Amino acid sequence: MPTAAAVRLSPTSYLVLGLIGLRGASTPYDLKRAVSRTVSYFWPFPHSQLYGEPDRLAGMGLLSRKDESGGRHRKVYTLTKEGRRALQGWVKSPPDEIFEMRDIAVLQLFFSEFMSEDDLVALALNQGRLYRERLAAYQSIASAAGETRIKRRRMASVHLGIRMMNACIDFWDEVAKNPPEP
Amino acid sequence: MPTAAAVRLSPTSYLVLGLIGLRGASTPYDLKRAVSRTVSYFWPFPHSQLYGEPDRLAGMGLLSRKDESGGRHRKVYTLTKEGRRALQGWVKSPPDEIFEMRDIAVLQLFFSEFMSEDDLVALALNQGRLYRERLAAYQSIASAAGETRIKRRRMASVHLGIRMMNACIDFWDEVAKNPPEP
DNA sequence: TTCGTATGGTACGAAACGGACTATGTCAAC
DNA sequence: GTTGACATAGTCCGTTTCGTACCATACGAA
Repeated sequence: MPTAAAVRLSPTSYLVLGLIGLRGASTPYDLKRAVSRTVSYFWPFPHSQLYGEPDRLAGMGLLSRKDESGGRHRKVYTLTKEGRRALQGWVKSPPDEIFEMRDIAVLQLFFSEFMSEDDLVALALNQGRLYRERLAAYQSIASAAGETRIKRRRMASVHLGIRMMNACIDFWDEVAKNPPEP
Repeated sequence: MPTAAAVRLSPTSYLVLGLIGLRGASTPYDLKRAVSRTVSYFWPFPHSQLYGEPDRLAGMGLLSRKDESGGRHRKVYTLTKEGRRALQGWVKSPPDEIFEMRDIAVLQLFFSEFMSEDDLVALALNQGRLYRERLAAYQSIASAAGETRIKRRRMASVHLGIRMMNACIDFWDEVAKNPPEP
């Protein structure tokens, strides 16, 4: 059996380990739904990877797999002791980089010398709307969490999301209100 | 000659058109340096693409190419009339999505139930440091721009960067000061 | 003439993407 | 108990991106 150290794990690998760690025994489909509600906001990737990746991790001894006996015979994965150790090792090593972002609207803003002021205002207003929608979504997650007993640490990321949305709303509102001259 | 409309252009394609539009005639290497100083902050991608992409765009008639006669015989690209039109069409269509981000530290925060409080504080302090460094870089760009006569629109994105850095600094400082219980 | 270094460019296997497509179970109605 | 509709669950595969190690060229200094 290849050891965990022999192969470089990607962030997505740790994401899978982490989610299974938090949720307990999970099928790929469980992960797919959990991802779309949670981590996809700060680590997006295609769901098709959630079908291959667990088997790779199982091959490395980080997950154990057993198949459901009835129904769809889905594959159910659980963290092994080594898997938990790998996960704990990873969370203890702070990354030496900040987030990476891709923002088409800012790209257009950077090239806004090729558009009219009206177009720039339209862009800004539209971004404002989109960020407000997302902010509302985050706020409803946060307030729903207040009622149920969701773990505080797991919720912390939502508060970062809220701050970021507010920063973006302020910025784009300012652009709309007072568009920079070319 | 295939028309521009026949092929779907990626954001990276528009980025190349846009940079050449702003800078005028450019070689791939010029673009590589310009990218690393500017747009890579909000649209990162490997520099190797800057060698293939211009030829693709030239094939579509959006760029014109001529080779330097002496020295390295580098390829020099200029925006054609069609290229400028494609760029202008693109900047006028506001995206219907907000930025996409990938943040390893937030991933670790989300899984922070697997770490001690000390480790969480260490993570937060480290992020705070990194964000402050980046903030300083953005501020020096902004203040350098105040002196030289850099276009206001081109600079606007830096101010968003500054707001984002501040939001992140505030968040991580708060985590460090008052780490959430598990 | 060579050497060192910054400049400039290439190549290519490995991952990631993404979205269309297929299959499976469940439950309600007949 | 058979049908059909719908939500669930999973697969497939061609296309793009990635990333980074490596190669090549110019040019000034010694």
